[in-house]
Amino acid sequence: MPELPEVETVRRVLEERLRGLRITAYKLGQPTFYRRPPDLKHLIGSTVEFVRRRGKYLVVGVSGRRELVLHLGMSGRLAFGAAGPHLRFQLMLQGEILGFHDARRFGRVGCPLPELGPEPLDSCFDPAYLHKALHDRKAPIKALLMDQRIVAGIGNIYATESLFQAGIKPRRPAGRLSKPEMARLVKAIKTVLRRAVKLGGSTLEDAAYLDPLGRPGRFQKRVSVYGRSVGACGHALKATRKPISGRTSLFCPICQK
DNA sequence: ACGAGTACCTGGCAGC
DNA sequence: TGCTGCCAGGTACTCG
Repeated sequence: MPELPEVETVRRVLEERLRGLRITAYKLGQPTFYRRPPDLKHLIGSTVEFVRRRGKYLVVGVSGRRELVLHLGMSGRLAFGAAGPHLRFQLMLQGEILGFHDARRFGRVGCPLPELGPEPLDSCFDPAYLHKALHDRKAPIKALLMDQRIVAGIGNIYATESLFQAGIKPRRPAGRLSKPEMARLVKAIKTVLRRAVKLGGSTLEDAAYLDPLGRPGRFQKRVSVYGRSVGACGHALKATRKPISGRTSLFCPICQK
């Protein structure tokens, strides 16, 4: 389940490895993967100039101001070389092949970049912004943290961790958070994400996230709540009875108010 | 406009 | 042992 820290880790590897290489061809896998098979002919012959990240999206910028947008979905994985299971897409470059593997097929290649909220690690994502975005909303805070139009790049793992860190129950109506709580939440999100980026993201037991060089993340060892039965606080964790945004949610009934 | 719910998809695992 | 069925979740969709 790649979220911001995992995608950022992938971005760094790709930029290092692909920058300056010319795209020579591409190959689409089974058509069932694509809602509409993307036409990427215009990329052929251009050179990779940078790889940027926007939320959970990867954007490969090539010469001539063209771009290739990728989304890893929840099981998508990029790897060098054409070998591997569930190969959906291949990008051939000078002396390099980038393969997109995706068992669950939630990933996207060549899609448009949608409208997204601010990057959580940008300075414009601050308590004033969050207050403005949430003060009139009644949905659970966790659902809105995972809403990519409010803030980009946060999914179940990092929403869960951030809310624990900030001491806020995931079901709380977003608009009822106090200003100090919003400030705490912003701080928690930034702290959790920075730390996760530093550790190369999270590789959970079932969802085998690996970077394009096959390396796992190390943040899972530092997780406080997600996937645990006892929190970092030492208390037994609880799962919300009803899912939030269709997702199960773990929290500490003592530390989170 | 908002909030809730569901479809998409398949590997892995619990339970029988 | 082998089967069934449920769960995981990012995004896009529908419905009220």
